[in-house]
Amino acid sequence: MTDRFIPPGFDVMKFAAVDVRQAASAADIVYEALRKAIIEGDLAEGENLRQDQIAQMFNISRIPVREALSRLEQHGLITTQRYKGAVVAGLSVEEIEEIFEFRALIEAEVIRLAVPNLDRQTLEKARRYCDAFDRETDPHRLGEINRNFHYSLYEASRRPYYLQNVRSSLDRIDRYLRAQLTFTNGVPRAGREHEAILAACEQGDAELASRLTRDHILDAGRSLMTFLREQRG
Amino acid sequence: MTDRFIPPGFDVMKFAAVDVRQAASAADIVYEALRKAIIEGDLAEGENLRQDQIAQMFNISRIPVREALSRLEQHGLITTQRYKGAVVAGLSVEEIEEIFEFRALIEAEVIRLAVPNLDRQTLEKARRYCDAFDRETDPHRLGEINRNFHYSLYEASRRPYYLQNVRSSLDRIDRYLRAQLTFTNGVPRAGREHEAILAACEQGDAELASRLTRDHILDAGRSLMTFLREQRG
DNA sequence: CATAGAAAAATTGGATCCAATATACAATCG
DNA sequence: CGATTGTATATTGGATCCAATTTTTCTATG
Repeated sequence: MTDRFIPPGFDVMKFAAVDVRQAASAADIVYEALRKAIIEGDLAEGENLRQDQIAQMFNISRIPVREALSRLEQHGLITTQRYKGAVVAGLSVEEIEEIFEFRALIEAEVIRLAVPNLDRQTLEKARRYCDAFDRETDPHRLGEINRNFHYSLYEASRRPYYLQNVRSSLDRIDRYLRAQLTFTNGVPRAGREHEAILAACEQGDAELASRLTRDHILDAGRSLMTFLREQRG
Repeated sequence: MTDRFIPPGFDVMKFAAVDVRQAASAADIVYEALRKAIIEGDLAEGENLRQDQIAQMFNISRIPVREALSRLEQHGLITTQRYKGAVVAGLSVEEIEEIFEFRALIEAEVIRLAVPNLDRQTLEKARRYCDAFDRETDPHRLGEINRNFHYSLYEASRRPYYLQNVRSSLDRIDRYLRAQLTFTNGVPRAGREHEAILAACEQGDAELASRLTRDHILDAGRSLMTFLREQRG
């Protein structure tokens, strides 16, 4: 493998560490890179994604780029029109509200299923993420730590299909959450809510953890709505 | 458009009716055809999907076939291994159980959200599907009518993201449901449960409709489990 | 100068060809 | 005779080229 797959700002080694069993295809690499760029908000909504331009960034042909774009479309991160190309998907306020509603439903269920399976090690890991969240200021890392905190608990549910849907729905709205964290200061509140969720988990109270998770997501959704409404006018 | 895109058993017009705004690409057509074949059980789990073979069936090159396969993999309908090819995904009993649990959760919520929006026209349409289900004997058409019955009610929820997830999760297990309907006779029971759900909707009782939908899905899941356990040994 | 229409450029969708890898099978060695 | 290695074949991943379509630019005309 030469350096031809390494565009500026993409950490190949990080990806390789995720899946050592088999080398990633070019399409995999492009997919992961674009997904990351979209959910972190580095690619603004509505931005054109030209196949040729992306191919040149990675020093590959358009074939794997098209495959990556096709996958991104399936996940709702971009929209494409025949012969016109792909743009980063923009979500209406109604669509964002619906996704928060959906997340509240399934993540509340996932945490309920997870609590009985939580062991000390997992709780300690979650505690570290929870503390790190309070100390962090960089919005990208905040988003990452937020994910890790919730996922570390959710994984104990042993429900891979649920988790896949959690990830997919969070992917769609993550950039809006991060934008909000950058401009407003919702971090202290989110931190307190994380603290309460973790406490409920430590006490083995599945119903409480579930209710708090639900409220945590709906709170974040509501404050994002007010932020977006004034931002969009 | 010549007839070169029409393999035996694929209804192009049905697809065209779905999206008249723009002609379907070859990849779209292959994707829909394979999706249909998998969810209806015409392609058995574990079956190899050779790119070249599929391309010849449609008289196209392998490029759009690969795009279709990539999309199918994103939806969990096939699994692929680099340089080894794709096979129709098989689900373990645990995976099937998890998907039924997931469906029960979100479909119960969807029907709860739908009930307040149901109008007479929609209820009449659902009634027709409900009656047609009882009279039908062909398992493929039963599967189709079952979908239509539930969807006709769900659509009133006005939650496109929920509905997308309903469809995606049902896609994964539909072939097992249809196999069960073919071999056992769960139709009368399912018919009675549809009747009860529809009655609750007609009375505007969202909570009851939600509870009945949840039970309907969990019942179907349980009876499928016992069927699969004895079938698989 | 504004605008309709045509030509040119840009862009995507698809076909064909080549490279990389896996599988099947025969030849070889213990 | 069984295991192993080498070779041929099959199959997938990717590059390059061509066709279809859209977008842009240029030009003629009022």
